[in-house]
Amino acid sequence: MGRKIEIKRIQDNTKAQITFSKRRNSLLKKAKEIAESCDVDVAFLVFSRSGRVTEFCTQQRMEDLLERYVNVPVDKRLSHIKNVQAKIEKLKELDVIPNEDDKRRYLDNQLSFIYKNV
Amino acid sequence: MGRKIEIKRIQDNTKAQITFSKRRNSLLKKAKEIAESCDVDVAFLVFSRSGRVTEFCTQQRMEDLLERYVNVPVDKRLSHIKNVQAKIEKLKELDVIPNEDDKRRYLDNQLSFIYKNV
DNA sequence: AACTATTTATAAGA
DNA sequence: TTCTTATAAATAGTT
Repeated sequence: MGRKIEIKRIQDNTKAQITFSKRRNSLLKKAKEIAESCDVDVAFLVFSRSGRVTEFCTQQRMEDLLERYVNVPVDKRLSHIKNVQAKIEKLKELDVIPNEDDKRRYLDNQLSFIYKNV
Repeated sequence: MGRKIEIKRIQDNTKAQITFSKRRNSLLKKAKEIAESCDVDVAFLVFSRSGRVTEFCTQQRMEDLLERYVNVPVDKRLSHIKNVQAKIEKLKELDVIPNEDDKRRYLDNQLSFIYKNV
C-alpha cells in the first residue's frame, strides 16, 4: 500500500480524511467481491468522525441482516475478535518467544485458529 | 491480486471456501486498519454459507454500534449503495457516452459523488 | 500451509 | 483536489 507506514492514528485531519475516503472505498469494493465470489451475505458500517455513516449490505435492508445476526446462536458466532486480539497483544509482551519470526508465526497461528471453523 | 479473475460466484465449493477464508481475513485486517488510522468506528458481519457469522466491531459490543446506526438520521446515511450502483450499471447500458475512457471517468465521478460528504 | 507471479491498493508527490 | 507513481499488500493458482 504505497510507502511503508505504521498503522496508527493519523493526527493530521486532512490526511486522515483522504486516507479514510480511499480506504473506505476499497473496503466497500472488497466487501462486494467476497459477497459475490463466495455467495455470502455481508453487512458493514463505517462511522465517520463527522457523524455520518457509510453502510453496505448485500440484502435489500440492513435490518434484514442485523436481525439475522441477532438470531445466530452464540456458538455459531466467531466473535469477540477484538478481545481475543487484545489477549494476543498481551502474549507478545510476555516475551516467551525470543525469536521475532517465530513469534510472528505463533501469533498468526493463534489468529487463524480463531477463524478456522468456517 | 494474483492471477487475473473475473469476480463472479465461485462454483467449486472447496475453492470458494479457501477464497472466503483468505478474503475474510484481509477484510478484518483492513477494517482494523481504517479504524485505527482514521479513528473511526467500524462494524461488520460476514455470514458464511454454513450458518456461521464472523463479526468485527471496534466497540465492546456489536449492539453498541448497531444502536448507534439506528439512531443516525437518514440524511446522514450514505446508504443504498447497492441500489445506486445498480443505477449506474444501467447508465452504462444507455451508452450515451461513446468514448470508453470518458465513460469510466463519468461513472467514477458519479460514485465519488455518493461518498463526497464525509 | 507455504510459495510466487501478478494484480490491486495506496502513501506520497505533482 | 484530481492524477500519477513508486512501493507495499493482497491474492489466484500452484506445490
